Amino acid sequence: MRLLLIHADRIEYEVKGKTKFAEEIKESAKKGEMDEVLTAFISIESIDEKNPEEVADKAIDEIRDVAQKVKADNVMLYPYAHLSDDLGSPETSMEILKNLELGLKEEFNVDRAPFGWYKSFEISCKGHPLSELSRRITPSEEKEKETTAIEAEEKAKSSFYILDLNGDLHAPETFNFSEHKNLEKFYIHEFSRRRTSDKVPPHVPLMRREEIADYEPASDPGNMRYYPKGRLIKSLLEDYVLERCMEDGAMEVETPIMYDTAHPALKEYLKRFPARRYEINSEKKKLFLRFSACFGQFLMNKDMTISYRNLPLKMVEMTRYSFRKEKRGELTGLRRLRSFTMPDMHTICYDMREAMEEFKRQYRLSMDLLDDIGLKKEDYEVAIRFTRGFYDENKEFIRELVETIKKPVLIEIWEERFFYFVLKFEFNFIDALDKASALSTVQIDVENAERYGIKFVDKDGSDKFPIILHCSPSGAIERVMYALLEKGTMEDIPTLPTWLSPTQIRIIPINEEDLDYAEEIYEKIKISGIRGDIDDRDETLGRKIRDAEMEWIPYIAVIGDREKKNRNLSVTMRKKKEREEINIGDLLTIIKSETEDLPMKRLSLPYKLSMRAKFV
RNA sequence: GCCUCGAUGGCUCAGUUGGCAGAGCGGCUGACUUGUAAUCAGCAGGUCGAGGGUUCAAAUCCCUCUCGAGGCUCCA
Repeated sequence: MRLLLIHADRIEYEVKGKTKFAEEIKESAKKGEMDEVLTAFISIESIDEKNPEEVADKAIDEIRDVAQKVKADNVMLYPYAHLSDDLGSPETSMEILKNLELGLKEEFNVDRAPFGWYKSFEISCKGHPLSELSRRITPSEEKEKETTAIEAEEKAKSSFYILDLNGDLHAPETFNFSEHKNLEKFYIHEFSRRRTSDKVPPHVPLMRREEIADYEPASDPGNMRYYPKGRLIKSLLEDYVLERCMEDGAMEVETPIMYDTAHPALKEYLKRFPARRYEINSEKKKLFLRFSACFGQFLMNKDMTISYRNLPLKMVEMTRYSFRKEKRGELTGLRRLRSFTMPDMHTICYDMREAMEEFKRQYRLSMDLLDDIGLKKEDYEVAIRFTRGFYDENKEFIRELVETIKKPVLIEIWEERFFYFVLKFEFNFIDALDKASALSTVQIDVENAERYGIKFVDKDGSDKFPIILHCSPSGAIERVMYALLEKGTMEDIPTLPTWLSPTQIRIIPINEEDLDYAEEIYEKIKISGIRGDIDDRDETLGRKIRDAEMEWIPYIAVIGDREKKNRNLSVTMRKKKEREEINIGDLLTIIKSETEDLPMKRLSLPYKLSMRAKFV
């Protein structure tokens, strides 16, 4: 509905003739006039047909609101088709107009000009700032779409338990959390889903100060910019996670980031994230941006010829990006974004038995991979969620998962399956403000093979539907960065794993004359593929050390006359919290052993600090 | 979407009762040549988010709008 609101000293009208939609009116309604009046010119549009009652209610609120502000006691409702080029049906329009009249009658003197007549009118607008306003009112868009997923979730009755190392299931209320503080925080986070904290998460100022990532005001909220250091860390993580998946047998693929909303196979799946899509209106199609690589890979799988001999069959994509239009207030720093980079791996399995084997394997893979990234099992809590039916048949299997992580886990049991999976786990990071967010996750999907028509040929030549695993072994890469930064803020001496440190060795010459030696050392570092840089700025030693410490640089090498003479370095080892006299060869060996088998990339900034511009 | 808070130099922020727009950091220039977490001095830098109103006078009070942050909810 389009509204044009005019606060007028006076309006008067007179009907001149019928259109073919004209409503029946009494002789007395053929003329009308009002003084000190808020006149609402109204066009009802086709989109309003979706929910005429809601539109009428909203319009009543709007008109009432304005009328109160301008202190008008009289309201003239004036049907006026010329505000829109996409009009609703006359029937709906009449219905809405009558509702408006009824709804406003209690508080105002209301007159309604007849619908469907040619009319002449005269109006004198007051001309103050609020005297002319236009408004557009539309029915809330996602009303229908949302229902399925949300109703399903509400219907899904679930109960929480703690499963300990002995395989005993405890009610959380009676479980002794004293040795498992983080698990308790996680449970509270999951169960109560309610905490208030008006603090900015510590990683937010940190990501800016360290020139890692930042908000980009010119984009949509939740779309970040990454500075060279941030891009380097992110890129290393992306490479690493992808490499581990491929090592585990996954084939890397690439799929489109946008899809047609009208595609039949996608329709149902879209309900998973109701009202959370970024939409793009192309000429004829209504496209949406992917929120994972599921569609892309499933559509590819559907067209493949897959034999039982090819199973388990894995595909992976580092989705840069996946998009979810989260509500504005849900977005926070790097924890929750609207565009994010997520590794998405799918495994096509012969049957449930094979799916469970793979599930276990990917559970271990996720643990192992987070460990290399610098997130130890003390840093996250495990949730395993499944249906009652699955548990009754697979108690031992669940117990093994607990044994693998060697600590109690949170269990959620659903009375019935309400979505596409029967079993999932997540590793949840607990941050400095006691908030939990999911990192790694694997789900066993029993529904999508059939929905997408993904089949394999079995030994006997018959087509079968496989079971499909969804796996994000690290979770979103940005979220991994958030976890690393948050973890740092909880420690006395925060560190990043050496392989992820933007600068691995900082060389600090004491005097200008030491620059030659600094360059010589730098060359050796560079040749060995390690990231080193030189603080050649005209600053005091104390200042240079401080800046290096604030950057969490794992090895800070000071060189002066002494070191030059002894051909060695005075190195502050951040992790060991001590200083050592060491020669460059030995230092490189130490760093190599720490970064073995992990991705290496060159320095992302000029190696001389005097050459570096400031980003923040 | 709802609630709360905010927007002043590149960054972080101060600005009293409405009365000449400030500081620290960063930048630039110069001095200093330093031994393990901030050397000193000088200079430059502002349409106080936008529009309107009140007033002799608005960063400050009022209205509208825009943008941002946190929370609720949700998730990778």
